[in-house]
Amino acid sequence: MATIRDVARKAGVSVATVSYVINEGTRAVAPATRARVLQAMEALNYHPNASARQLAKQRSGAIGVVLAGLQSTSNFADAYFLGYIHGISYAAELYGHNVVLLTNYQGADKLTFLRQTIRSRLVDGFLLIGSSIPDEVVVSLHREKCPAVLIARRVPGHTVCSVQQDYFQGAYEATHHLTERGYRRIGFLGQALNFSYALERLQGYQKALSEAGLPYEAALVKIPMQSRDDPALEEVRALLAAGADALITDREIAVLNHLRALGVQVGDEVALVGLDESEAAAALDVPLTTLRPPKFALGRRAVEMLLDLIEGRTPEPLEATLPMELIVRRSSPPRPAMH
Amino acid sequence: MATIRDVARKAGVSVATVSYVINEGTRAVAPATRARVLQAMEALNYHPNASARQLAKQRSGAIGVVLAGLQSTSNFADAYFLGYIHGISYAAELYGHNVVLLTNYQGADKLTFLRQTIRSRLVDGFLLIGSSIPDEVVVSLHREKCPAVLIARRVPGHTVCSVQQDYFQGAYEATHHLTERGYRRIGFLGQALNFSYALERLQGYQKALSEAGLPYEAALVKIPMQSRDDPALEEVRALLAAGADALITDREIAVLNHLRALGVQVGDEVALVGLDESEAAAALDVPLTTLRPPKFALGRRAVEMLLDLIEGRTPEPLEATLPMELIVRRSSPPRPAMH
DNA sequence: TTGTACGCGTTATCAA
DNA sequence: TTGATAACGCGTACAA
Repeated sequence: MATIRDVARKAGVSVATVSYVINEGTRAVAPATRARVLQAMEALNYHPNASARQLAKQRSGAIGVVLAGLQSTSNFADAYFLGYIHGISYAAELYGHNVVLLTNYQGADKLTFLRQTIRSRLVDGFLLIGSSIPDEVVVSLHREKCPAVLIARRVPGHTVCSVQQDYFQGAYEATHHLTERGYRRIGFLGQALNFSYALERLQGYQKALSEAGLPYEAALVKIPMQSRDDPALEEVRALLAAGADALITDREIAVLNHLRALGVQVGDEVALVGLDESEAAAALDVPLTTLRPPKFALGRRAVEMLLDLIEGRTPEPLEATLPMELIVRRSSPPRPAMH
Repeated sequence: MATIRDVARKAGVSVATVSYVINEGTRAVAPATRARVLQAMEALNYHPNASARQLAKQRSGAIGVVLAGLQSTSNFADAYFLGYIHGISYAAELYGHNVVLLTNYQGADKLTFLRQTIRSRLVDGFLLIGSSIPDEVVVSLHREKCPAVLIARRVPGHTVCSVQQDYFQGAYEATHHLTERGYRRIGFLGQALNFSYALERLQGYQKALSEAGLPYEAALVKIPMQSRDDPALEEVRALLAAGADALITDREIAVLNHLRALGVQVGDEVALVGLDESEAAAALDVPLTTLRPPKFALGRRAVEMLLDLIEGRTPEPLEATLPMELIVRRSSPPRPAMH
């Protein structure tokens, strides 16, 4: 394999000059010299050795993507993180970086694993997707000035670089959409408020209600005291009994099934809007109106922030929030004039 | 940052000795020396520089995963390749390699892009998922002895390393499942035979029929002359008219919709088995019996074959085929005794 | 059993 | 504008 020295010899210049030709802009090179060098590179089919460049630069030029369920397999089953990866790989290429997938199936201690990865300069920084890296680990990395950006997550009490969808705006849009379409009794099935996004959603819902001049009715809101997976059938039944003509929930599939089990025609009798776009939402026999998280944009933004950190700049803002988009489908038609 | 020299100095040995301690097994090191070295590494919080290792080894220790729609976005929308990635990342970690995502959104010439990537030693070899890299490019790489393994694909007329699901066995299992459950008139909706898998599926179907003592009836088989996306409603209607009590197809969602449009109760009146597991198959209101491609296993096997190639071994066999698994769901119940 | 020296590309320095 | 050189950090063939 041809080396930079071979090229230099062939072009009759020094290795430095060849290097400055390769790395345009570092030092001016006379056009004639430059042409000779390029020609020599071509003739020798020369390609700079990536490892040598990384070594000399003290940079790997790579971004490490740490997948949520580091050692579990579950995250590969549902593809929630694919959209992020798309944005990440797109932006990484745009800015001349590579993307390395970091897994830890072996289950090594997470902090040790990440520290080792960054210290060995395998990657220049991390993108942490999802929630499987404990807060303490994130905080430790942050303290050690390890470049890292959290995706779809924050660490309460610490200002760690992160990108996140706008839960407040999303719930607001969803609710607003329903009030605009004539719904008056909008039920809300939320999560326990120990996660910040649960509260933000509730507040978005409240704001849209009050803007529409609708009262906030406790009977129309179901929020569990403790985190749970899906809402219970009973909760849905109670909302219907309270006269709900529409439901908003982040567990749209489960609620849809509950509604079916209760014999309710979704869309015709009761509108349903999902806050947490499940991939299947569009393919169901009643396509669901849902929020779409801006995953591509989040991934892209996360890369930009990470590159800022890597280059020693401070991203602005440190915690980025991007708006969600409401995808209107058949589960929330304009409300018939009377019921 | 501590270097290998610092460690050597601290431990009172040469850098070579430190290196041989790090790379266990390369050369024997006296236990006492070894202990001193390890202690020095610990004390200095030393981590070998990945780039320097790669450079010295003339190996990147990384596998490049070339995603199908290199510059399109579509592949990120449907997650068909995620299962492969899972198997790939699992096996890569197992064998001490990294996974680099290779995209080419910018749309550089594919062959140039791949050649450059391999020659720069950014990765030691490629895994090519899906079909967006043209056959000629694959053949060129193969001729240039570039380590590469095709996933879910072959190049007709050339023996390029590849892994693939067993379409024949899959269609056989699917058909056999139906004959065993008492179905006698099994309709087959296939693809144009210019793709090898289309023929293999048809043959699997035929074998299962003949094993069950059922005749092959042309009226029960719909194969278009030219490739098309989804089967037409008319094709489904014709199969029903021919008395089909079950349907087998690789476009299960489309056929399901057609059956619905024709007012047929899937499962109760006509069984439906899919050959090309769509992610949604399980979530539908009539969960579909489908084949599950062994994506994890294929990804893993592909890595093993690629590492063989990288190490100069010859994978055996060069074209690997892994069995599919039939997931029985509600769309193919045991057939009622009479119709 | 251990040490020495070389190779890779970038970049800073000094000289021409 | 260009050249010469050294350092960066590791693995490993070869010498001792």
